Order: sequence, then C-alpha cells, then structure tokens
Amino acid sequence: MLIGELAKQAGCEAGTIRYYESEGLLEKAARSESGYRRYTGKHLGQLHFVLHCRSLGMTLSEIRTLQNLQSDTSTSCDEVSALLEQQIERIHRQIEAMHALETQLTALRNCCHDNLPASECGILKSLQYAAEESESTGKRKAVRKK
Amino acid sequence: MLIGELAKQAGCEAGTIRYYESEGLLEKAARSESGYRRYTGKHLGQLHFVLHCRSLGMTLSEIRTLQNLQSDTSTSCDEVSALLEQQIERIHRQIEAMHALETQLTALRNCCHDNLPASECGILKSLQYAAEESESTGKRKAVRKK
DNA sequence: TAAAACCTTCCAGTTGCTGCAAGGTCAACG
DNA sequence: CGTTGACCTTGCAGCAACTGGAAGGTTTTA
Repeated sequence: MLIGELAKQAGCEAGTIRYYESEGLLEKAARSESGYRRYTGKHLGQLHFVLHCRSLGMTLSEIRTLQNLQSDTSTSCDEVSALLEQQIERIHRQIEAMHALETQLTALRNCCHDNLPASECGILKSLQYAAEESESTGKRKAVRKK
Repeated sequence: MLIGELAKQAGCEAGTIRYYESEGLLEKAARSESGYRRYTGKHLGQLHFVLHCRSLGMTLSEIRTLQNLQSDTSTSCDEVSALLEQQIERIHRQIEAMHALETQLTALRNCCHDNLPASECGILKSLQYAAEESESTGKRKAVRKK
C-alpha cells in the first residue's frame, strides 16, 4: 500500500504520515526500488493508535511516552494510569477556565444594548475599564524602583 | 519608564512588549538617545487592554480588529458585539468537546484496576482496541483501489 | 574602574502539522 | 513511442504567540 492509500484509509494526510515517521511515532516503511514507501496493515494499526490518541488530546510526546511504556516490559500499569491522570487533570482545569471565560464574555456581550457608534460601545468601554482597573489596583505588588 | 519596568507593572515579559509593538498592537515607544524605549502611562493602559483581551482568549488579530473598530468612528457597536458572539460560540464548542474528552479519558482510566505489567494494561489495550475498531469498521467508505 | 543589571537587534525554537516547489515514477491513452 | 495525469520523493517556509539566546551597547552601583 502506498502512502496515499494509507492516508485515505486512516483519514489523514500523507504529509501527516511522513511527519509521524520523521518524529518516530510510526515504524519506517519499507521502500520500493524507486523509493516509494510501502505500508502494511501493521502500519495502519499504528497510525490509528496515534490518531486516536491525538483525538484524545494527547501531545505527540505523550504518545511517544505511551508507546515506550507499552514496549518496555518492565514498566507497570500504574505509570500508564498516572499519565492519563495528568491528562484528565489538565483537561479539567481547562474546562473550568473556559467556563469562567464564557461567563465573562457573556457578561461583556450584554454591555451592548443599542447600536451606538463603536466609540460609545459598552463592550469596548468595559474592556477599557477592566484594563484600567487592573492598572490601578492589580499590580501594586510589582516592585517599585526607587 | 523603561521596558523592564513596564513589563513588571503589567505582569508580562519585556520580549512580549517588543513583540506586541512589532505586531502593531502597541504604539511605538519614544526612544532615549541611546535607543532605549521610553514608556508612559498611556502605554501601560494599551498594554493592559491587550493583555486583558488575551486573557479572554482573543487572538492578536482579533484584538487588532477591536482596536480598529474602536478608533474608526464610523463603525457601530453591533460589529463589536458580533465579534464577541463569535468568541462565545467558539468557547462553547470547545467546552463541549472537552467535556466529551474528559468523559472518554475517565472511562479509559477506569480500565486500569491492578498494577499489571504495562503489556497487560487495560488502558493500553483499550487504546489499541479502539484503534483496531476504527480500522476495521470506520473507513469502509475509503476508496478501495483495485 | 569594573561588575552587575539593564537595554538593543536578530535569529532559532516551540507544536503539529500544511502547503509549496522541483523533481522522479508509473499506468494508461493515442 | 510519447505524453498526460496522478502519484510519489525531499526539503523548506509558514502558522500563533511568544520565549530564550547570542552578541553587543549603556547605565548604575560598589
């Protein structure tokens, strides 16, 4: 199977496959006489694994770690689990941050009631106000020289 | 005020300030005889505005757009509002995606019950399984050559 | 006077690809 | 046999939003 076919079956781009190979996430493919990469079902499996992990938000380096854990017979399940726990925590923090963000943005949007000129827009005024607020209150702790 | 002082007061790095200036998000600072940037309270205000927008998840190009809307007297509040609406929707979609992700990851973590060797780890098995699943079912639609 | 602590510019690196250019290969059509 | 078109190859540039480093100039402090 050539790279284009593998890409089609896995649902990614050929460039992505070359990139994963260059990053050591996929075994190097055998080459035809003319230098074309030749793939087998095994590669498809590996590629799916990587793509699946990516879709779960793991970074390439985390996937590499997983692969290493997988092939190293001396590592235990706990290490895999710990890796996952990190992900979950990270995601959780992100979700919380985004909720807060959504709340702020929604509040901001509600500052705009009428179709006023932008110079009078409540949203921009609020953004400006918030900026000035933190300017005058936020950073007192900043070291004041002299 | 020199760049280091401004950075301290705003709570960012001097490099970030130079970067914002190069990107046109901050007015160019006056220079001392020796070429040092000199800042005033006005710059601090601008910088806070940018940092505040960044903390709300806006991209630099969105912030630029906001600044342009702000200074263009002919634009109306609605445009500002529409920009914000986009953000809110984007954030909303992201939150939903991350919730789904969290659920998946948590389910995955629960695959690991005992401290088995990694080769027997339920998590890795599940990841592998999911990959094989999509391999055998997912992409039938892919054009099958010959 | 010399070291420390600033500042300057420019460039490389980060992450995970995507797209392009320039060129080689292969199958089919006329 | 030639040539078109669809593949493939490598290598490099670009995206976003910075961060860090090198190499050098300036200012302050001991």
